[in-house]
Amino acid sequence: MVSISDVAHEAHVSKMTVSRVINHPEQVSAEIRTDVQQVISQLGYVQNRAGKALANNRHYNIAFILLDDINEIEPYYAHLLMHLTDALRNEGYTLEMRHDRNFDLTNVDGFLVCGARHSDFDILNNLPIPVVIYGTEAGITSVDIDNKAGTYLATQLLINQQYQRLLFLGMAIDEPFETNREAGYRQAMQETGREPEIHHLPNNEQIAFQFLQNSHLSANTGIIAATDRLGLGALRASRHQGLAVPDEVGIVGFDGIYIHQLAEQSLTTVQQPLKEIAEKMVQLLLAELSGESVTSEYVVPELIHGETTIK
Amino acid sequence: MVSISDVAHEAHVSKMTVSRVINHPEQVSAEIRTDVQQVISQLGYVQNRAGKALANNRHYNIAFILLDDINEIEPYYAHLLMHLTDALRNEGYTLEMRHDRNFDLTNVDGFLVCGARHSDFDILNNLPIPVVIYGTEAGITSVDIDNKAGTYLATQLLINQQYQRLLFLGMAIDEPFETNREAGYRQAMQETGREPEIHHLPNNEQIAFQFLQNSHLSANTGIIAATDRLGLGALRASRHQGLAVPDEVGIVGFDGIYIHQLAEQSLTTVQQPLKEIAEKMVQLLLAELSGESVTSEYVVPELIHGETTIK
DNA sequence: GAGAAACCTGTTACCGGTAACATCGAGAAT
DNA sequence: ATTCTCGATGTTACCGGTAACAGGTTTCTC
Repeated sequence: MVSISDVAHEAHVSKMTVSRVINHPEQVSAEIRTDVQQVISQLGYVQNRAGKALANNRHYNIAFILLDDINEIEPYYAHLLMHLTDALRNEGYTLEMRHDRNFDLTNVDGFLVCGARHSDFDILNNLPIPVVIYGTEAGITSVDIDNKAGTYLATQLLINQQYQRLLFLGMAIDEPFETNREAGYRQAMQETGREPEIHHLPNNEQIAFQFLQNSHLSANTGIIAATDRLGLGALRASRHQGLAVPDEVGIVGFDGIYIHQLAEQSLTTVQQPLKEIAEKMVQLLLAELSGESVTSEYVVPELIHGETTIK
Repeated sequence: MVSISDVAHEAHVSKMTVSRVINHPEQVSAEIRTDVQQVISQLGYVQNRAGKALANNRHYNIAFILLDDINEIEPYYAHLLMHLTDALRNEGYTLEMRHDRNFDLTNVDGFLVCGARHSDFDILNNLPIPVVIYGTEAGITSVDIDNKAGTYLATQLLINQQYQRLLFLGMAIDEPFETNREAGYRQAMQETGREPEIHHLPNNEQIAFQFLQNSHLSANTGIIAATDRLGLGALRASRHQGLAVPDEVGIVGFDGIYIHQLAEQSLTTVQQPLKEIAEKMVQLLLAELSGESVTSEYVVPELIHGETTIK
C-alpha cells in the first residue's frame, strides 16, 4: 500500500505538502498542487484511515444501532443499511452495526439509531457524542418521514376513488409515527366530512387477516393501513372473502417494503425514500461532528401506485 | 477516552507492560499482570483500533461484498450481515458493506463475498488479501451449506408423507448451488425408484404461481422447491386451485427466509443456519489473516417443519 | 562462585497522518 | 535600502499502540 511518504518522495515535497494538497489545497501553490495530484493518482494513493484517525483524534467509524426487532423490519433495514454505508463511505467513514442498548462509545464517533422508543430517549439525549435518530423526538437530531402527510395522501387517494367506507388499520403502540399516521387519516376524513373508523392491531399480516375475517369487510371499502404488513393482511382477507381488489376493496399500505416481491398483487403504498433518508442522516451526523448546529429534517413520502387501488 | 498511557501511569508500569498484559499475558509476572488488569477494568480501558491498526500494519476492517441483487435476498442478507458483524466485532474488527465489483483494497484486511458468480472467481482468486466466499468454488476458501443434503432431506420427507408425484422446482441458472439442490432431489428419487420431474424457472413467486396454474398441479403431489420464493408460488397456486395444503399438496422450500412472516401458511423449508455460517466465515477469514492455511467448510441445513407438510 | 541462561521490564523507534510552529524568499511599505 | 508582511513550504512532535532491542535480576550450571 502506498503511503503519504511515498507520494511525498515521488513528488519531491514534504509529507506535509501532500497532506495539504488533500485537506487544504488552497494553501498550496497551483504548480505544486497539480504536480502532487498527478503523483497521487499515478500511484493510486488513498489515505490510510487509521493514520488519519490517530492524527485527528477521530475513529472514522459510526455505529448504526438497530433497536427494532430485525425480523420486523428486515426488508427496509437491509436497504437503509446499504444506503447509510454508501453515504458514509463517500466521506471516509465506516459503518458498524449493533443491536443492543449498550451505546458503547469506544471506537466510534457517533450513533445512527433506528427504532428508538420513548424509553430510550433519556439515554440518547445524554450521550457525549453526536446522535441522529430515524424517527421523531424533541431534543434529538433526527430524520423522519412526514408520516401525517403520507396517510393524508393515501386517504385522499381512496376518497377520490369513490370508496364509501374508509377504514384505518393502525398499530397498537403509542409512538409518534403511529399517532401521526393516524392523524393524516383523520385530517383527510375530517376535511371531507367523514367519520373516521379506526382499529388498532399488532403489526402482523396474519392478525390483520384474522381480524378482517370477522365481518369487518364489505364491498366498497377503502383500507388505509399504517404499515404494509397490515395492508397485506387486508389484501389477503379481501381476496379470501371473494372481494375483488381494487374494484370492490381498495388498499394502501405504508413503508414500501413489498414492492419487489411477495404480494399476490403489488400493494399500493406510501413509500419511505430510504436513500434520501440515509443521506440526510449521514449529512446531519457529520455536520454535528464538525461542530455545526443542525436541525432535524423531514422527508416527503411518495405514493407508489400498485394493483390494490384503481387504475 | 482512556489510553494505554493512562493505564500505564495509573499502574506504575510502562505502556509496553500494559500492551503485554493484553496481548501476551504469559510474558508478564502474575503480580503485575493482575495489578494491570485491575487498573484496566477500573478505568474501563479499551484498545484504540486506529492505534492498534497502525502499529500492526492492519486495518481491522473487513469488506462484505454483496454481489446478489439486494432485492432478491433482503431477508437473509439482513440476518447474515448482523451475524457477521457480531462475529467480527468480538474479534475487534469492523465490517464494511459494499455492493460493487471493484474489490478496492484500501483500508481493508480481507473480503467476505456473497453471491459471487462463475465470472467473478478469476478476480477473487487473484486478490492479494484473504477472501472467504459464501458458496462453493474450487480454489477459494468458502463456507457453504450442504445443498444436496438439504433437498435430499426435503425429498425424503415428502416421500415419507406418501405423496405420489414428486415435483422439483429448480432455478433457471447454472450455478453449483442450483445443481446441488437438484442433485439431492435426484438422489432421493433414484434411491426409491422414482422418476424425477424437474422444471426450471426464474426465482420469482409470481412466475412459479403462473407456471403451476397451467395444469401442472394435481392432488397427491409433493413439491420440492429450490427456493422459498418458488415454494411460496407453489403454495399460492395450490390454494388458488382449491388444493388443500398439506393434505393434497405438500411443499418444502429452501432457505428459511419466510419463517417469521408473510406466507399464508408457514412454509416447511430447509433452513440455512445463518449464524453458524457467519461465524464460520469469520473464523476462516481471520485464520487466513494470521497466516494459517485453511480449508473450506460446509454447514448442515436443518429441516424446519411448517404448515405445508403433514403433522 | 563465576558465567550463562532465563526471565522480566523498560526504552526506542516506527506505523501514517496532521497541527503547530519555524523558516525562507519575494514583494510592499516607508 | 531596510524593515515588514505574507504566502508557501518544511520541521517537529504527537495521536495510541507494538516490535525489537536493551538492561537488570534471578536462577541454573558445573
